[in-house]
Amino acid sequence: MESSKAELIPKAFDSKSQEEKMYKLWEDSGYFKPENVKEYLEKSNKEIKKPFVMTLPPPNANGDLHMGHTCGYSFHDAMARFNRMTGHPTLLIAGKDHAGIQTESVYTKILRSEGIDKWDLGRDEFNKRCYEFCLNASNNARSQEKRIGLSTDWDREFFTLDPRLTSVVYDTFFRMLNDGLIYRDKRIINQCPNCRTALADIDTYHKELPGIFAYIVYPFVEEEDKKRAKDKFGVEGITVATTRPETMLGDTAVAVSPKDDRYKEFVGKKVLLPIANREIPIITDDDIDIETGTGALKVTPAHSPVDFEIAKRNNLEIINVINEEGKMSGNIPERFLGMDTLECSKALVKELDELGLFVKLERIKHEVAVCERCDTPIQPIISFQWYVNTKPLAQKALEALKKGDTKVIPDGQQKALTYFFENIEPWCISRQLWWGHRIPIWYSGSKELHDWLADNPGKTTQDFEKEVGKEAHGSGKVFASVEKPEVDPDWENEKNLEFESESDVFDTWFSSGQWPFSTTMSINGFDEYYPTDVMVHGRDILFWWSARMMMLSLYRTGKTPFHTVFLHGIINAPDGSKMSKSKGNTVSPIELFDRYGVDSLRLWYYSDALPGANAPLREEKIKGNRNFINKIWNASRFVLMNIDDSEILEISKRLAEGNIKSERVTQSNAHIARVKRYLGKHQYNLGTEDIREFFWHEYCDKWIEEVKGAIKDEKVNSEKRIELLSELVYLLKENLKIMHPFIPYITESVWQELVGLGLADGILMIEQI
RNA sequence: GGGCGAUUAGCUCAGCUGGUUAGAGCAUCUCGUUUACACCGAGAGGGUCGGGGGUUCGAAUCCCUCAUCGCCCACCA
Repeated sequence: MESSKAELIPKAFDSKSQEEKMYKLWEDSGYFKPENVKEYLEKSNKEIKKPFVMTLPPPNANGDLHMGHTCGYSFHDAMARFNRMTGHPTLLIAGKDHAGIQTESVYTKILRSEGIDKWDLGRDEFNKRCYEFCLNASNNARSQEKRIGLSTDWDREFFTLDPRLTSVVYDTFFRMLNDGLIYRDKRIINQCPNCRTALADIDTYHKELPGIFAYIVYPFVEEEDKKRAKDKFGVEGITVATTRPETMLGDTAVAVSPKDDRYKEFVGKKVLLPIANREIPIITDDDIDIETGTGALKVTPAHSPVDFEIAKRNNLEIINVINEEGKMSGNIPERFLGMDTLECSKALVKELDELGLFVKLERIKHEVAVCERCDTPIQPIISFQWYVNTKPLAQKALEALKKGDTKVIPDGQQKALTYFFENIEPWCISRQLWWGHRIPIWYSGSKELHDWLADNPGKTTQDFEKEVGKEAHGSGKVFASVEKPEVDPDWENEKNLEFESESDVFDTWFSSGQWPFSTTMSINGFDEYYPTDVMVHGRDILFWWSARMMMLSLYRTGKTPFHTVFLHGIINAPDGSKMSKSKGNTVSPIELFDRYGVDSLRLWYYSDALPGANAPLREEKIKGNRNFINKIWNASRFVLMNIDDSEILEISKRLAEGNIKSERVTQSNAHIARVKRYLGKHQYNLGTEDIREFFWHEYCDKWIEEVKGAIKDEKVNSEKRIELLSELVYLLKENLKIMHPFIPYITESVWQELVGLGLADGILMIEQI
């Protein structure tokens, strides 16, 4: 073999340095922008198809990417690159999420480590600093997104609290309010007494804790009832069982099952709630289980979700006895005021025992909802919240699914989504946090006044002043606007008019649910880029996110935001269990990148993290993929090494003529067409299997070996050598193209080696297949 | 309690609308180090496709049923 420039190519593929070089090449080329792709297609006389657009799930601004993020991005990028290479000006819009409670909690801790208390700082200052913190911290996540090869237009990246997005989000809110789709209503929320905030269900988890089950007698009011009860139950009242005795101070009924014969004769009678000394009725409710406890449930509407529902059905009074800090409060005997709930529970048990109304105490273990951040048991308390009436929105979404305007992969999840829309509940969109989009609402007078009036229908501001003992500085009406309103037509005394701003922020999903249109509305070309094409994320957030995006987008734009929802599999720990920080079994994708190269991990995602699957991490497989990547490198290197420098001109001439035909070319074309079909149908696993099988076992093991034998004794520049080597290079180039959407780094690296030798031009990323 | 899914080689999984000896990767075993790659090559072993019924000329593939597992939602006085 003659000496050749190609012999200088290193023996093994050095993934890390190539990744850096290739990403820079792509970014500098400008082809992450659809406008430039369009221009390229125009100039090279290629067909320009409609734009391909995806908005990407924004990761936390302040964190590292985990295996799930990089999994999703691998699929995003494969889709993007495939579409870019098939005539679609392609736009990926990335973002960073402000992530509500998570960031607030992280940043609060950082402040504390600097000796700063967030309450001292105040809301505005906290938010200002936290915003800065997020912008700085996003660099980390962004560099990791770049590492995986994500071909995103970084000039169009968004932070979810970007003012441009905020104005779209607010606008949606105003429209919905106008259309009567948003309203204020009372409900039970999860209060964390430690974090002093309300938590969404998703921010809590259930933990088995030791607890008590206390049996307490509520004596009847009428002597006659007492006597009958004494005969029947041995006590002069009805016995209830509870895990939380302290809540009895807020009881407003005792409920039994309508099918429960034991209590039938007492339904409608009254008992005297001990200690609080309030008369409360015995009622029936279908939700009561005869078997549990005594079959008689003490109903505390303000501090139990089930009881709250019962109260609503039966028009019961709702009495708050626990405040936001988990302390006893409200209209209760003074000696209990300010007590901790546990303390109060013990005090009550003691007093009840002295009154002879305490039957027994069982020690039990039970599941308690606790705060995900601090493990404090949550306190259900009642409060006013902002709601979206989701029913009509879900109806539209259902129609879109039915018509096929949006399709979910895998199929089974589409059924689940349909079921979700059919049984949708009102959506609570207010959160008691600082960090997020503040709800653009102003209360004339005060929030307290507004809620008091809502709570007391028919009463007036004068009644409020009299009964609450505070001055009213407005009508109590609500004004929707970003800026503080100037006047209230319903309030004559302009001088003492005051407005209180809503302190709550939106549920993160209310703003991220507008992601596909809030982002595309904030860049030039909304009409061109919306609706987007595919939404990719893990199936764990299907209801939280895609469902909301469908509803809000249909409402706001009249169009479904994407035609396909692609749900990739969930990456688990090697033993099949869920990865979680608390279990300490997480694996960093960045480490795997370093060890095996990005392409190797991408391939693993395509073959294992299929829609509908759970994929336990298999490092051996990633290693196997690394071997394949290296195989591509070496096969390419071998082909190039076999070409003498003096032959390059002739070979490149033949490549340019473009009429290389052979049985191998025919086979290769058939293979490429097949892989294109797989990519078109989102069958990445089959595509992956096919490129591996074909390149390794056909191109390398057979064709290269055949050609090797055939040219062994041929002289440099002989027709046979030129013909066979041209064919080999041609096949290599065609296969690099079809493999590029899956494994961009190795393929572009080889392509650039070809460019260096004069056997190819430009950038593989933009080649058309 | 409601919903969705899974059960195929030692492991992780493919197998489209039912049709030739059921596939891949990794692992295992044998052989091979002549200048692309040992992150290699040639070859081999390994599965009564969870159990039981049914439809069919024919079923891993469709239907019923049982068992086991997973995920999501709701709830737990």
